Amino acid sequence: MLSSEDKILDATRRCCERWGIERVTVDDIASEAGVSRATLYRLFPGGKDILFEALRVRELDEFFTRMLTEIAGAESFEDLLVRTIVTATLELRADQHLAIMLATEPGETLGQLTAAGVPRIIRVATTYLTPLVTPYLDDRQSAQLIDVLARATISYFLAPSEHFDLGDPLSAQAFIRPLLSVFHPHTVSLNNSL
Amino acid sequence: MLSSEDKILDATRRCCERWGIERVTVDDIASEAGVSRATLYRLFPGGKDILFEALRVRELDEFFTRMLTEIAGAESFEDLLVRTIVTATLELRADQHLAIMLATEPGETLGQLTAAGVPRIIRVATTYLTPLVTPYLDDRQSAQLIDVLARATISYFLAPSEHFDLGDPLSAQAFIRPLLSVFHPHTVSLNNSL
DNA sequence: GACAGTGAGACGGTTTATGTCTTAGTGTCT
DNA sequence: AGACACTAAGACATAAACCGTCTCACTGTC
Repeated sequence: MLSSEDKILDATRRCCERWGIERVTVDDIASEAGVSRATLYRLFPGGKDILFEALRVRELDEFFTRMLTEIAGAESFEDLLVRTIVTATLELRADQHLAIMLATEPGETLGQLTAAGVPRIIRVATTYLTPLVTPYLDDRQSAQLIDVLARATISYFLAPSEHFDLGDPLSAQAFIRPLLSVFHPHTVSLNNSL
Repeated sequence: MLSSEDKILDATRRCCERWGIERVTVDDIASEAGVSRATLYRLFPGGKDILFEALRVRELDEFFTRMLTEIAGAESFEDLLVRTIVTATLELRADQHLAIMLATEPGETLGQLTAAGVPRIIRVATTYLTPLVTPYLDDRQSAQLIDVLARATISYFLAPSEHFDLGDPLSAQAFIRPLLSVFHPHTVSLNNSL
């Protein structure tokens, strides 16, 4: 049995796919969730804005949770980074909800991926990924690297390049190599052959 | 250069694909059409309802106009009927707008295809097709036949059967044969072998 | 029986949409 | 030039929808 919170957030997702972010009303979401308006406001005081905010937080958490299971077995620093951006890229490409929102509400969705939403994305990415990176880098370097990789992954997802395909491990490796020498020069100092 | 009417109806179609029939506003349609609200109300007095009504009329007209060119060269009564239902079926299947509306507004769209909208469909179908059928049947029989075929075409489009594929000429022929003996017994009286 | 969680729905305030109307601008025809 | 048809822009009052809050009654649990 799903919690009321989850039922409401699921309904929010379905509704904004169906009617668009501006067009959706709280009543739509409540009845789609099979929940009264009173309950919705009790669980998410503030209405629509807080609701979308909570939805974005949840989806971001789910995104990185799924990702962690995929990149768990990394055998080296390079392997870890490659798996990270490949997995993230493939997951972005497979995201049905994201595809719909990009098609129907490009403005808002792009904003969440490239401008307004970026700080949150970086923050959550840092929270989830730092523990995996700290064996190789200090905290400051970890944060910088995750920042760069997150932005790159998003950019290459939104606007594929003819030079790199970050969904392909080999291409991702070629992309990662030169970064490695910057962030972790001790182990791969002379390998930056792009 | 499109007339303002056509620009508005085109905009109506795009808007109700995007936002759904209930959610669309007259302002949306007017600005999508690049036309002022005043103009819209002058050309379509009554607002949204009249607009959708006019759109349905136009699409139905276009549907049968396109169809007439396809079934023009029929060489026999049977050939005419087969071409009619095959062409109609293929056209329905290829209709992007219809597919979107069926996916996003199934209630309203199905209503237009099966209940509320059927009388109009039958009426328009009769208007367009009767001239082609009258060489073979009297008016009353023509109307009855068109009524039956229209309903059958819609039903087999919405719910494909394992016995007939009305998009396939041979299968459509097998479907038509027994009807022929009912409606036009003079020429094919002993051919009703299903 | 206390209690937490919920559905139904009333309420006042605000926003949005509607349909009508006026005004001013544009291009065409005579 | 002047009459004409058509239009965009937007003001306006009315109507509808939505919002956020609140109360009350119901249900299951401890």
